[in-house]
Amino acid sequence: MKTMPEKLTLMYKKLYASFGPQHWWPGETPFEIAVGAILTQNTNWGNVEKAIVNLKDADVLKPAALNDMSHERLAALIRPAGYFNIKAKRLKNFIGLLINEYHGSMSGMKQEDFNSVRKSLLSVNGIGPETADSIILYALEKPVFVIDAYTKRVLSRHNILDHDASYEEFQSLFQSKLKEDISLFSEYHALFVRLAKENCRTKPVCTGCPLEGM
DNA sequence: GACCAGGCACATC
DNA sequence: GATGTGCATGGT
Repeated sequence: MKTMPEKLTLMYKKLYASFGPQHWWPGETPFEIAVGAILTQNTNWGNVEKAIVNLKDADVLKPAALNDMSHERLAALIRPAGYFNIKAKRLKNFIGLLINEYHGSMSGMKQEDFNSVRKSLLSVNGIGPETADSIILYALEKPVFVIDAYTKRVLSRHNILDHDASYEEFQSLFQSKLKEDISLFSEYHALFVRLAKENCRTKPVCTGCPLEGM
């Protein structure tokens, strides 16, 4: 019988052996990563990319430009990402925090300690635990394990945790059983997403799954 | 045409 | 605290 750290490490090794490094997050700057994290809420990444291209083409993928923009124009630009009205508000809320508390720069946010950044991100309407942790891990490069629907599905199917367990329960499982390591946390989460896109979408048990037999 | 996609807030019980 | 619902586009 394997211990939990062994199990989680083996799972990571199997995914990494099958898919290789994912080099996440797909974004060029910390600010772009944060914008992408908000836009991808319950949304296919391909649609998010279209929205980000629109922002880049309009030369407005920067805090001040988005802050000055009307709701209507921003919503129109991010339209392909879906939920465009609510996401336009969420982007504005995030940028409000960035400007008011961190001098409008992601590097200002990065200098803050982990606990206070997470707390202030979570205080923003429209930023929940997954979005906050994605920003903290991939844009601010601080070690936190990101939990998403895929992570919950894989772990519950492998009877490691109940699907209805809380975000914090899933997160503390990884964070207590694995070495605190930014590249490990980054790759592991990305590999769960890759696995889901690859073959574990609807079937309870996937044939040819890298995790088969675990 | 149905179903899904890297959530979150809010109403109601 | 648990459960249900609105938000919306684009690909399969």
